[in-house]
Amino acid sequence: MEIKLKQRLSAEARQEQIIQVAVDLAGKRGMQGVTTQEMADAMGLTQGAIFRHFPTKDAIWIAAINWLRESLMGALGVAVQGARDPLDALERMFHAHLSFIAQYPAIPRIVFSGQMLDENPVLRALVREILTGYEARIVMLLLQAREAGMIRPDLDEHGAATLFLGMIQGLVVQIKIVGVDRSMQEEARKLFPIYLAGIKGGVAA
Amino acid sequence: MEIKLKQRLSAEARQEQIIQVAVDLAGKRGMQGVTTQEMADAMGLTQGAIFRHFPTKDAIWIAAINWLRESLMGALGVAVQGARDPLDALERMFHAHLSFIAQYPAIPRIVFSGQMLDENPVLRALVREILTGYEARIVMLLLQAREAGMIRPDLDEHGAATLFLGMIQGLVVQIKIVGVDRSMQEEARKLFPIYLAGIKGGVAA
DNA sequence: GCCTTAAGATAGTAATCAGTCACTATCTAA
DNA sequence: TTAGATAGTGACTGATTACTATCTTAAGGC
Repeated sequence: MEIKLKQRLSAEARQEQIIQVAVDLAGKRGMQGVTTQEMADAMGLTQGAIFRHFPTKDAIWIAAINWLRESLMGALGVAVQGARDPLDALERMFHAHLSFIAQYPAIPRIVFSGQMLDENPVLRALVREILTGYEARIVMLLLQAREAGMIRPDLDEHGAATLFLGMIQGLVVQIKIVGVDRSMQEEARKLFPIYLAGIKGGVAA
Repeated sequence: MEIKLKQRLSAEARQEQIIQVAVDLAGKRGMQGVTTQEMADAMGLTQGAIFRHFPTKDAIWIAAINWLRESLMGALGVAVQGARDPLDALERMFHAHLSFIAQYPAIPRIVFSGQMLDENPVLRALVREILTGYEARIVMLLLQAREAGMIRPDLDEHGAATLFLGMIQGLVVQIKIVGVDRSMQEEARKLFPIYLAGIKGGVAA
């Protein structure tokens, strides 16, 4: 976060800055723990000024989640480009997602933020939309891989997609809570082959 | 939660009740969202009375997490008894854990409660202890399975343990957020074979 | 160099929260 | 029956919160 001294910004620029600050702080403390005062402090602004740009705090989170969704989907789209085959695409998505989380830890914190998602149906719908969209993407790649004969034909693709997402979540928990010694990228490289073997099953590598 | 009319409890009994209520409410709203007022209401008590039995709110969470840890470990211990082999034990643990989460949803909510774990080092240490203990248990089973020649010898057991925990987390997210149509148990039965294939690798089933 | 406009400051409000404290009601044991 | 112990009450405090008036001042077009 850079410090701007007495610089008055346009409404549009300030809105974007607020979203960035919200994403940044949510990555450190989770949505629940971030106050508008903290956001204002991070920008060298008074707390009341925030509400000139957003009607409510929840509106900030909605904007922040939308920003994250678009950024993540963009990153995944770029990662998949130039993939040799569906399974290679899957692996690229996996690593791209982990890189994104390393850069924006707000993502897992929002997915697991419990109460807020329970109470605000708009936020809940947004997060669900991201997850279902992501799952559909994985299922599509798995179906392509099946057609290409790269994975076993009896594979439950929805289960395999859940396992894919779980693999990412498991890694996040290992890093965030257990504080594993190996880096996330390093750990990830050990995990993916196990997953691959799982979905390939009897098919020769 | 049952309603007790004007029944005065011993300090010990009331403490246990507070822990139960805390676990119950944390499963519904997450640790962060539960207030001492809500706890008191659930027991037909005034809010101030809580603090005759616990010095601080965090002390309640510490007691609640300890209770959950012992209960979970007990359930896992029972589940593993009578397992035919290490991999069977792993599968029993998997299903027992999911059953436990279905009964006490507080567990995943606490693991992912972000801010509180960041700010309270005692809580954080407790949760980490649970996770590392659990991971050690899985690694042990995997090593036994390797010795028995049931899984591929080059398997990274720590990665496989992370994937095991991620499988559970992925299922929880699917149910809680996406609200998958299939039941968790049903979904679980589709997931585990994929995991098994992943760790068996080239070894014949 | 004004003058309008909109970003921001200042100083609130009402609600909610954990934790305190003096007191009261109830239980138990002699 | 009574006296001591203690679970529970009720009213409170101080801190924090999202959000809102009203005033101030900087920026940009003319």
